[in-house]
Amino acid sequence: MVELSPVIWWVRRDLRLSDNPAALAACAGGRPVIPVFIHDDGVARLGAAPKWRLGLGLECFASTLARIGSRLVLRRGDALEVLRALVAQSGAGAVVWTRAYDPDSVARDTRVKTALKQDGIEARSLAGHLLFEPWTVATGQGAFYKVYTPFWKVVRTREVPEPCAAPRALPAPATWPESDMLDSWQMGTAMRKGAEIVATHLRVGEEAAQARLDEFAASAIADYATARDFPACNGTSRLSENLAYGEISPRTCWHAGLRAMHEGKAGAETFLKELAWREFAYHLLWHSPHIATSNWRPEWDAFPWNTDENAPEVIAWRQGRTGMEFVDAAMRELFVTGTMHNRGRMIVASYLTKHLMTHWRIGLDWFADTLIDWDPAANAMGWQWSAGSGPDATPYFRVFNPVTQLARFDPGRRYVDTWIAEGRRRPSRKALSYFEAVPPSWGLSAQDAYPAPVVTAEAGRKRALEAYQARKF
DNA sequence: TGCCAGTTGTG
DNA sequence: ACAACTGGC
Repeated sequence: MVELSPVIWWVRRDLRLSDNPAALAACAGGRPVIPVFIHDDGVARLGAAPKWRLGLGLECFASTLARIGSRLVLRRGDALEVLRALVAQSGAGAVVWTRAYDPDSVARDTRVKTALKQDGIEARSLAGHLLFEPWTVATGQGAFYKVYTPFWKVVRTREVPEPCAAPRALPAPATWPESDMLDSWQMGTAMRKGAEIVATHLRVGEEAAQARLDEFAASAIADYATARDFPACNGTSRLSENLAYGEISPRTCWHAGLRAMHEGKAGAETFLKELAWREFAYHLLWHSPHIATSNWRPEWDAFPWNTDENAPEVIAWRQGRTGMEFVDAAMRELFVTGTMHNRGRMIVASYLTKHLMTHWRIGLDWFADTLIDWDPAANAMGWQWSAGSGPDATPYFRVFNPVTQLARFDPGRRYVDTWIAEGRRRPSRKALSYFEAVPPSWGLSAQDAYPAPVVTAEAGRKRALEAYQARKF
């Protein structure tokens, strides 16, 4: 009997077996499959929270693979070098992976594919991270969409393929290649003390993600359209964490949303619209990769942004000590849980880029360091949307007032009371946990007085609008 | 997925 | 006195 040459499944942000075309392709011919995750520069550059969360996802996915008789091989180094070494060692004839769309990954993957093909190895990338490949959605003129609403109109009626089944088993190779120990990668070191606290808020892995989707589609989705705006309500799906690492596929979420819509659940269409926002973010990132690094509208280069990331008011913003309760509550929620309610994301972004006139890149960097659901496309689009420098962005003069937003979206003050300890007779557990999570070097104590506003709602608005009127474009 | 000041209409 | 509307940022 001839030993079939193995297939390498290069696992990246697709830590799932269900609806994973790359996994299916890997085992389609009945050949042995070697799943490998590579710790390369891209992983090394991840922020503290996403790197730590990725480590937990890998640990979970390795045990999922073990349950079906497979393994997750861990290797460190340049992706191409690692894959070439694995090919030589295992005699593999093919490498498959799920496509990524951020510019760094695209450059790496293109280089890898070209080189492997030159080596005579079959190299295939497959769709799986998105509903539609970004180059398949185009306007009548053949251009890419720069405005969300027409994008949504075209996407809502498109056929999304049904999710594909998980492979029952991945045939194991005769001998397994060596693997690093996950612990040796120290994915959590940058998280320091906050990690234990953040961990209580997570749901890691494919099974947890599916359970979360089922639970959401069974109940909360009905009120999603209104409840999602109130940070004190558990009105959101909280699936971003799982979507970010591919623990669930967007197609699985889409079809759950469609089914809920056909069952007459009112909020289901809004949920589909949010999935389309994720899709739109990737559409923009693919067609204009510079959205992640520089103003999408170059005229904003002339705006007098504060670019000092260590300015006192910027430090106050990061530490949740601006003196604006809604902003501080949201920034503390971020630091303690690794996530932030969407309403909070809009408010803290508006406050940073408008009241504090600080460059959105500083906010983008902090989110990239602290969000466990960090996503290159959503983060870039979200910040440029908030700052007013992006395509289809909110105009710069549209300034959120953090005080009136609080009255409107947290009228019972449950959210701010959950996250702010100072001045409360009986601070909540979560509010106190913030002081345990922050580095001692910040020198914060729950006994401190709540800070006075670094910039008030009125003064910040006035200053931002004056700068906007005086702009040179 | 805004805010605010100014105006108009109602009692 | 105040809701409802409007235009400009």
